[in-house]
Amino acid sequence: MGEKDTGTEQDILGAAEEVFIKKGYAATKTTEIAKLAGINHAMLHYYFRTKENLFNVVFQKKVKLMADSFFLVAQEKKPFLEIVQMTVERHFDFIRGNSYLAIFIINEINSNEKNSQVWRNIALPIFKNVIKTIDMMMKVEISKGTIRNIDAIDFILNIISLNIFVFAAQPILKGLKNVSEEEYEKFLDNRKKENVRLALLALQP
Amino acid sequence: MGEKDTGTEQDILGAAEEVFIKKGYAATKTTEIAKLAGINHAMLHYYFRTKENLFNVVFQKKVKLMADSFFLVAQEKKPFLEIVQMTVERHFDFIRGNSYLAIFIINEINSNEKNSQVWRNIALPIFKNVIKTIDMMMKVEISKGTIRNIDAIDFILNIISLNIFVFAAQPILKGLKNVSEEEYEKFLDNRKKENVRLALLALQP
DNA sequence: CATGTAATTAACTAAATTGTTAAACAAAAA
DNA sequence: TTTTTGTTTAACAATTTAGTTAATTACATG
Repeated sequence: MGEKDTGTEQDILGAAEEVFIKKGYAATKTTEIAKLAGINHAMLHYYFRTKENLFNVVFQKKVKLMADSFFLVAQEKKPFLEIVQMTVERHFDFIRGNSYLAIFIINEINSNEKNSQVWRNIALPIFKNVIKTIDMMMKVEISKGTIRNIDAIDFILNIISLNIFVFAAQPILKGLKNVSEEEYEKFLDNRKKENVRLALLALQP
Repeated sequence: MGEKDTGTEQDILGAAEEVFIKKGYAATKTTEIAKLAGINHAMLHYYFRTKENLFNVVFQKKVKLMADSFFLVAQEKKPFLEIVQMTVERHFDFIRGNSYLAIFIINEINSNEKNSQVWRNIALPIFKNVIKTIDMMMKVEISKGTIRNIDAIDFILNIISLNIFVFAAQPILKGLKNVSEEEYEKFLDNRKKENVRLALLALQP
């Protein structure tokens, strides 16, 4: 044990992540990964045996990353509405920094039952836990009358929907707004505020 | 002129829509389309010459459908907030009836610049027009003080985000809720109401 | 019915793509 | 140094897939 990953293995993985996430499984050619990693393409098979194998390594890693990205905050001892704000903002920032990730995962889950299974095994437990935590916090607030009686899943779904879609539809939006990179970033900043606002509004009694 | 489409041509198109939308361009094999259409696969090339050609026909048709799905309502002479409600509901119903469509289009746009171009040519003009109409109506309401000063694009983006994501993430949600088909449909009905509510809330002064 | 045109089929080609293998090479252990 | 083990390479094999073609059938028109 303790075998540290070789340089080449990491190179392959890094390149695979990049190409798979950008193009999806079907459109990705192993030769392209090899080329990007700067290695002979036999090496790819030497380390990972098959394309599917390599994909699974990448996919599982990314599913975990995605699942963890949500609601790490829930622990902190702050007022609930402040926690909500922080959570939305952090999630938004994460998606912003990984703008291809969400659509990649959603797409692979939609187009392959095996990937759905991977999601269920890795992400679902994490998510269920998150929902449980949020749900408990919400129940307290509801009983205090500070927020309205809304289902935790619906609440979380609002946030994820609003945060992810801006980036999933990025090419569309850029075509629509047709502004400079700088101004587009400002639009995103504003979008983050909007999403926080809406998430909080949705809780109003 | 006036050549009505032959039966086979329609069969191919129908099958192509089904497979392309479900699997995306790269994962689709022309042989599968031919098989589903119940024809010799040479016919596919006879009528459409290339896979790309066939895809473009499908894609353009669907992009137009998607673009038109939004805000056909804007004409009617009703109070603004009622128009908003109807619009959100109709859009939700459309997405519900075409649940693979949105993610298909988003994905193809993200993974191919040519498809981005198609979107720009077909959907953008329609969308810009819709935004203009909404924007005008909103400006009137804003001056009356009935809604807050919010950008039309942001407002529309809220609606589309909320409506589309539930269906894009359908396999995830079904795994999460893990209820009967019937109960899941009820969840969606409730979701529609929630989205209307949120869209209206976002407008509150 | 004859003749020309369009639709259909089966067999084929060319290229791409995943995966294998045997041999060369490098590095560490004996 | 020799041996052993793991890494890398180039060449190859097998399969899949888009696209073609030439021959056949169906169909309409004179």
